[in-house]
Amino acid sequence: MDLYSEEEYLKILGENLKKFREIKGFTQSELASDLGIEISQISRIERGIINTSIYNLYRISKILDIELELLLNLPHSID
Amino acid sequence: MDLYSEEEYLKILGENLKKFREIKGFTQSELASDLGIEISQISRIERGIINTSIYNLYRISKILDIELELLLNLPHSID
DNA sequence: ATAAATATAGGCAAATATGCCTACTATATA
DNA sequence: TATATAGTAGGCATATTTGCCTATATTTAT
Repeated sequence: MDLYSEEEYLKILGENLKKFREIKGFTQSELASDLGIEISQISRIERGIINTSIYNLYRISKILDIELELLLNLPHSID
Repeated sequence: MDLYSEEEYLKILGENLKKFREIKGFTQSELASDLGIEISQISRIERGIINTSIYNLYRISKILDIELELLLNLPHSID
């Protein structure tokens, strides 16, 4: 079994979030406001700086109206 | 759109983890040791006490050799 | 019933995430 | 140019998670 490093994983997650947020037409500010969290946190998640909690990601998926799996999907398997 | 509260969501997540951990034949201690985290954290996650990070859950899914979605699956939709 | 293994509970310090704030950069548009 | 919008960056205080530890409860097996 092989794993992405935390750094790699958070980078990919952030890129996914940015992609779907833009597809759904949200600014970071709008998403943060709907979630009731800080815009700086959205920025940090998208840049892969922080390892945010599962409940934040669950709520993000609900706000963006996408499956949570889409945020967690990795570009390719490394197993 | 309706959301599970943090309390409800973490409860369900913890129950899912406990179920699949036992199906896969891991004790909390073994899982913690494979992950390199504390057994007390596994206990807290399973009891829904803490809102753990996405990278922890990603690694748990890899150790248990299950899809991450299985841990995040909710028993029914409330949308 | 007893012993062993497993899980729960909680205190405490350290690490990390978050909220709040200001400043800076980049981009688009008038 | 300059004005507005969006995103990045980072400092600092607070909140939460995590690691380490000890103790207790629960389950399983003998």
